[in-house]
Amino acid sequence: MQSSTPAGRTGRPRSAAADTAILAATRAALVDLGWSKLTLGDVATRAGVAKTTLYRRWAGKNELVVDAVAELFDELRLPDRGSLAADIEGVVLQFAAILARPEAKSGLMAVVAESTRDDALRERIRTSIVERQKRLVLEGRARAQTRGELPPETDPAEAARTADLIFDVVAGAVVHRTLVSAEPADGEWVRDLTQVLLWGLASQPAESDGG
Amino acid sequence: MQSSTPAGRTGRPRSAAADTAILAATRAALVDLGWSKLTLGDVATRAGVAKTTLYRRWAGKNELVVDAVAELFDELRLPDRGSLAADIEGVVLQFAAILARPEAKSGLMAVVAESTRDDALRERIRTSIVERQKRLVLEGRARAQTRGELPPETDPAEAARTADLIFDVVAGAVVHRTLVSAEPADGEWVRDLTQVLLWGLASQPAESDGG
DNA sequence: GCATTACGCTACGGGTCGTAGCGAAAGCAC
DNA sequence: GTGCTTTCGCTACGACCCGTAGCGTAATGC
Repeated sequence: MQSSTPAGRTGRPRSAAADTAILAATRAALVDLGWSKLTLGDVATRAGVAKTTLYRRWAGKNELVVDAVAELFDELRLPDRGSLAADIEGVVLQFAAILARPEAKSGLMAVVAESTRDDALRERIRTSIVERQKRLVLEGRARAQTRGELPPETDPAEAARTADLIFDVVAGAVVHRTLVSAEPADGEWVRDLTQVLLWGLASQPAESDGG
Repeated sequence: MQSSTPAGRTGRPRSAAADTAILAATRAALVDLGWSKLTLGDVATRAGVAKTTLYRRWAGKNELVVDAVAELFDELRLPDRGSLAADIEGVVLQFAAILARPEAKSGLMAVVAESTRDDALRERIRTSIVERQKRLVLEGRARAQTRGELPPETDPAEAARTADLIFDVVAGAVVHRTLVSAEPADGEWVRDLTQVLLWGLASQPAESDGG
């Protein structure tokens, strides 16, 4: 979020209900209008607040949509399904379900596009959206190591590199499938993706044998 | 493109130079301003044409940027490097190099985001950008089959599904790495990605052993 | 009550949109 | 050359959205 009433503060506190209403109104506007036709005046009207109130809390459309979309990913969990394969399939299906929602589709890629020219925005996206997803990768690996499905890490740097790779592959594949190919990331597809991933990870860390 | 002087046509022909200038100006504006601050009036000025001329050829910002970005992918080739691994690494590095350019970064994801609410736009993106990339996957597989690196296809439907999966994984991973993680898809990363892919593809088509 | 901060509302200059209308330019048919 | 057709550059226009300033009011802590 952006402003949680600074504890030891005098004066009228900010309405927490307003934040909730604004973010919900933003998602509703994304569904109805999409990114480009979404206007802050319209969001304010939908939320039942004055336009000035909205501007006092968010710097602009980009920041507002990031926060509105970020809430969608709060529900992401890594349930223990007993095996690494099942864990991966479970979390990927959750991720796919979120991305299938129109407010996520139209909002997420738009702010990512804008973030290529705005470092502060990219950092905001990273901390409030991307980092939460990435954590699931690390948790999943740790759990698999506990189960004995994956060997313990030897080189920390190389382990981090692998985690980054896996994250980009999984998240990127689901996003591309959903938004570019415009086809559902359903159970069958996720099963295929998981299999490619697990087999691919079974390969030793390369390091040599170059082309 | 959008309009190539319809052969048997009377009247003053459209200036082909104007098309070129407009698309180049669009890319330049993407670099300088990004997607959201790009205005058609500014593009027209940069291209040295009247704003009305631009509107006579493109319906709006979305279509214009799609065409401008699509030209960036014209240079994508699949050079024969002798092995499937080398071929993959080569084409992925090309793809990464294009995505590293600021006009591609800011333009591509923006139109993809818009395409989630505009079927005609998605179709335009598909035919002029995505399909060209996908063809490389099919060519690469065919070449590997000729070399004997991959077995010939048995089930055509399953072969198509695998190609779609590979395409989403590769393109999605590179896009995610470049735009979301905001780190370069350099030689080392591409080597790791390729190894995961090749090992993953070595797995039999599943169908059983389900979670 | 008093200071302080948030809120709703109105109004504003500035910018972009997409289009209409006009005269001039560049082709083709004859 | 004379017409016909289409494109081009230019200007002007109403409509919309932006982001902010100003003001009076509401809600909290002291």
